[in-house]
Amino acid sequence: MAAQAGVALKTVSRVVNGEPGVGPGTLARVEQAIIELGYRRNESARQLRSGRAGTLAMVVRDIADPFFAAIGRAVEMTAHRDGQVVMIGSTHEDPKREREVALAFCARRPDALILAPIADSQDYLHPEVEAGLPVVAIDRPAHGILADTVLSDNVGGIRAAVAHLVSHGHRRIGYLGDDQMVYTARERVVAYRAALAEHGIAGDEALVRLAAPTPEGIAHSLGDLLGLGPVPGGLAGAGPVTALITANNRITAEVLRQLPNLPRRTALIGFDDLELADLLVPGLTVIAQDAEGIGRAAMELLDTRLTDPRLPAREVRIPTTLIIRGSAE
Amino acid sequence: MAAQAGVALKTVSRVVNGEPGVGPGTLARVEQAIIELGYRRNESARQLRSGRAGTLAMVVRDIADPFFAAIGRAVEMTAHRDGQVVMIGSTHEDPKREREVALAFCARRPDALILAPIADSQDYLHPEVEAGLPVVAIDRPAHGILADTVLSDNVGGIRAAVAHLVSHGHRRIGYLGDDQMVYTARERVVAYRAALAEHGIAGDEALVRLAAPTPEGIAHSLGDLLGLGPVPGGLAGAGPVTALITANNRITAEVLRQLPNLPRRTALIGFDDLELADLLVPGLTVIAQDAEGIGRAAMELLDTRLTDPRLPAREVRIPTTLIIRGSAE
DNA sequence: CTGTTAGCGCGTTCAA
DNA sequence: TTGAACGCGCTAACAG
Repeated sequence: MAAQAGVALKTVSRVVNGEPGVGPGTLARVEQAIIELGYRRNESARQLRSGRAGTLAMVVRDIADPFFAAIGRAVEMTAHRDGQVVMIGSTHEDPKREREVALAFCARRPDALILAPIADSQDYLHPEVEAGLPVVAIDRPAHGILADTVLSDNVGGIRAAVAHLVSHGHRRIGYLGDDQMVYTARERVVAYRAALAEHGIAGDEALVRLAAPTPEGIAHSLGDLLGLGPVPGGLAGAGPVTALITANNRITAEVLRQLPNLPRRTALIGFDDLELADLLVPGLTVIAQDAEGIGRAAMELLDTRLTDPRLPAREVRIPTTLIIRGSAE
Repeated sequence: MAAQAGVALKTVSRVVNGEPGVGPGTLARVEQAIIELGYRRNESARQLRSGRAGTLAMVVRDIADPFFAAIGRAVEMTAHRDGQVVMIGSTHEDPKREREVALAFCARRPDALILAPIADSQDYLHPEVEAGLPVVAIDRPAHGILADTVLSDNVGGIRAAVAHLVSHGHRRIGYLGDDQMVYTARERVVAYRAALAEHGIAGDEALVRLAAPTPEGIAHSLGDLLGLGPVPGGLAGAGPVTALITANNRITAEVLRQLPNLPRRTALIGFDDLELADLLVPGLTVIAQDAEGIGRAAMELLDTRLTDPRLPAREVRIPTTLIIRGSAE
């Protein structure tokens, strides 16, 4: 310890923390010693003693997914401004891994946890929440614990997409959605059905495909909806769809890869923006989520909860934007 | 403390760590108490005592940049396997911020630091390195400290790109590079000149533009190189380029946005792969970096250094891949 | 203005 | 098989 350099322990602490009450002579001596010994305060020890961590934990599906990477970026920006650092980890859609990663983070006693839930329940976090850990769920709600929630306005996004297609004369609008285990997938397909009804279009479940996006599955669905290949029934009378909504970026990307091989030009709107989407011909019209807004909203919820830890669970919806680029005319 | 539930302090420690030497009766009682009280071991306190952190720090230009996000993903996968968590932060190309973020991480005493340098020197890390912190520089070398380094094979990538263009008959190959302050930008343009020479093509510096990528700057450069607009001199005699190499993804994206507005079809190869690059028409031929390989190599360097901390500084080059999609015929 | 004492939650050492 | 004491590096609460 730098106390070797003249003075006593606590004085070093004072200098390091910029506390008042240190004589100019001692201050200079201590600073000198700090430089010479390359002293750096140990934040872990400080945390152990003082209680505050200066650390935020964030668990998402995949830190390389552009959506979550953008949320992480916004969170890190705010955290850095407040002098906090961010621990981040991926679940890779594995409930067991969500639990492992979240608990590994909690063992470091972060100030808060931001979590994109994938497991059915987050009750494994009960002791932590009970002990005062603020949790914010993003993208999907958490279950089994008290947590604030930040979600995209899935309903508004789908409504805008359907309205746009209808205004361009489309009435047979197909829908490729994800596995209904996924919360957002459920919200979105419900919104699709409701939006059709709003425009007086009778829903035709033969136009709706809901499954985890595999290339084969999507090829099959596209063949059906566009009226190619062997039609298993249902579409024969009404004819193929003229427009398609793809309910997340994985589905959209796969459809884009397969569409050029298909004869008919079909209108397309994807949920989630994609890099270079404006450079496709025609440009891809998308429902864009506001990742930065989600990240910032999460930080704001944490901020207010810091002020009053006994707040009830709150839910924030972040607006989506329909970006019109031409693929849905 | 769970010692309330029958036994004494140390026994709890033994149970939590799975150490032998606990009677079955006490073990059951302690486990019961652990569940009831929701006890979780405090990893920070453990670290303070034992020295090992179980934490990795990673500082990159931007965690939302697909290249660094993919590296982070690979790092996090390996770290999780080894029971470590990852702190991550962005420099946003600000040397001051690099220093702030890196030192904030170091204050938490991580087991290692992975850093994409942006400042001219990392000598601010001298005390940490002296104290035994292993540092791995990625994307660019570090300066002023001992650090292992993982770099992409920029030279090989550019050579392959030039060879591909030459084999398709191109001899007037333009080059849009980044600001020469950037290490990779310097390596790449040198490789471009060398590759041309290998093919017996006299370099023409009028075909080379090196500047931070702004839309205006790139529009200006494109106008020059493609023989449009007012030619300030130099190109008049030799005519426009027939092919273009764009030296990073930001330049590539901006060129792609502007190219459709230009009359001539120009061959194009970009450094860095882009999402949806295969869906453009024609598909974009790129020099792809192996982000996952970079992340894994960094972790391997750390692993070996853990075994022998007194290793000299090592440098690893990760191969790049020319992905041919049609834009460079 | 400066120093002393105590203890954050844990693991290590040694004794019971 | 179990426990008491000590210290990791730091800060809070008091002295001097």
